[in-house]
Amino acid sequence: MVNQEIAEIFDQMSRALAFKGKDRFRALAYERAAGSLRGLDRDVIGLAREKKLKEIPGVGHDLSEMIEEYIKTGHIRRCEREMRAVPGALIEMMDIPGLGPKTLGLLHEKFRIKNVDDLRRLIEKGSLAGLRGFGDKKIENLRRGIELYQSSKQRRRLGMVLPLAEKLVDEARKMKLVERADLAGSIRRGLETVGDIDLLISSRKAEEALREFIKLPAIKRVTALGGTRASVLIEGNLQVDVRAVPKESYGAALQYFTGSKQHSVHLRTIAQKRGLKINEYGVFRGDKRIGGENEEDTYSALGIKMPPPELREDRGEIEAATEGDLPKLIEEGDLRGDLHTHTTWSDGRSSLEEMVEAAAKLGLEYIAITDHSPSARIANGLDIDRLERKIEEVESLRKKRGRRNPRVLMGAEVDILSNGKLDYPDEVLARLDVVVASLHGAFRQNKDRMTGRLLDAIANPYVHIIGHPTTRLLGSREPVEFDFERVVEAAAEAGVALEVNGSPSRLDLNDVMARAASEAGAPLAIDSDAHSAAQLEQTRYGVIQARRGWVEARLVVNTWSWPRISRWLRRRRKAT
DNA sequence: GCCGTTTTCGGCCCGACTGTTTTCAGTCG
Repeated sequence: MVNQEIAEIFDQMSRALAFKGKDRFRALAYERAAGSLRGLDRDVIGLAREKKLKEIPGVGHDLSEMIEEYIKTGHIRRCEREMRAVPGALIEMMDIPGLGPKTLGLLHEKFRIKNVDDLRRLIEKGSLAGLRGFGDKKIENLRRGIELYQSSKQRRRLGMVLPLAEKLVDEARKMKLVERADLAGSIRRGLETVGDIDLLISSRKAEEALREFIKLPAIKRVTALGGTRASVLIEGNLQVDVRAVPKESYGAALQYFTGSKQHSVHLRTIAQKRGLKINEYGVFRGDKRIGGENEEDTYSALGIKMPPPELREDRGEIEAATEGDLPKLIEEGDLRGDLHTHTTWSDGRSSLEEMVEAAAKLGLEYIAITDHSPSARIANGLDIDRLERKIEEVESLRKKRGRRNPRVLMGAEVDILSNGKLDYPDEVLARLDVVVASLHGAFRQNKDRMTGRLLDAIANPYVHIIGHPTTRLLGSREPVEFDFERVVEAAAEAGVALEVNGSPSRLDLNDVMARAASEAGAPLAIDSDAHSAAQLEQTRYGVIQARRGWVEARLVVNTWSWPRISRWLRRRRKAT
């Protein structure tokens, strides 16, 4: 998406400016604009056409011209000129912990280093020793920083980190010196990937509590320890930052450390305008604390309602909270069923019966079993003969279970073939309760063909859901290119649901797209895409992403009661 | 570079920790 490409350029530009060290506020301006672009739920191309680019927060005269230039030419000459002066690898090196623009600038100037290897050689040869400002510890920290950077460059998926983080919170809550403990930071906001775990505790003896915390068995190494803060590494070199604050500041600290940075900056400017000051210790009028023990009163002291953590990206939630206009976000408990699951019939690891039993334990009212269609050969897709036999098994299971929940729906995840046709003929689709249509191959067709395939699938009256619409895999496959606005429009028109796939490596649609879809009135389905019984709980991550996308339950089809969703499942078939 | 019921110029969020300093700069979140 063009938005992301431009955001990337602005980010690089910001870091290049920080490296040059001339005007940090200019660097900040680029950073802010990049953040706005990332969270935008509309394509900048459309905004440019309507001359509305300046409505994007942080985008003014110059940056709007740059965006226009990029749309026209694919380049931004001013940025390219500025960035040419800074080797690209240097900009990346700012990700090394402990290495910021100043140190990097100094090393570049003195030793002409161009990349990580240069820096490592410098350290190994001992060339840094004796340099002003470079003591033994700083050099050792740089060496470790490089190590850490290379072993954990990639951000981890939320689905991998969240369970570990929740275990740590539990451990912390068990500690005698700890009164309260909560996750903060990006993990609390539910970002699809996170770089570290932020943990907040309250204690009357902060320093002691931290000293006790760092002794937990999960902690492998301590990288920093002070009176209010500790940084440690747990398994997989995952960094955990723990802060300890007194009880009366807990809410303010939770707000502060949850962020996002942009959200907090916005809050502080509001505080300033009202003659208040907000920091991690509370909200203050002069020296008097007027809020901060709980998160709600921290916000209400500023005169606004508390937005759920998932919304705190400065994407309009502060304005909405000020006007008392926050959405009522979907919650995990709103889900009544799962419409996309696999079994041993195709590439799942649990049997049909095991899946249904697990769904019963989770309290689901209905579950669709949607194994792959024949083109998905590696996934052991079902040809029509095997599909027939599976239908029989589903029917006998239904008889056996009687009226116990969940209702078992016969379904399939059907490939959308390269020509836009579906992988089963219509008369076969007609026998299925639930049809999820998904792209599984031929991802590199041009944008028009891709759009066409999705529109064809939506037009098919037997299709209920478009599965993982962009097919992206976090950290390994880019989303396919298609005209998202047209697809959303068609889905809204036809009443076909777009999936928010809960698999931690997919999360597809993502937050921003889910928001655009729901604003356009397209139905959504939050599914697990489970390939084993345990994975049925993956819908949790789908819900988190949907919440980040401002999604309310009413648009999510699998929050609907059985009578309602069964009408929806059959509605386009009555005519045929 | 952005932005404005205190401002179209002059601000731009705030504090902790570390390491190397003898009073503070750099980094981080």
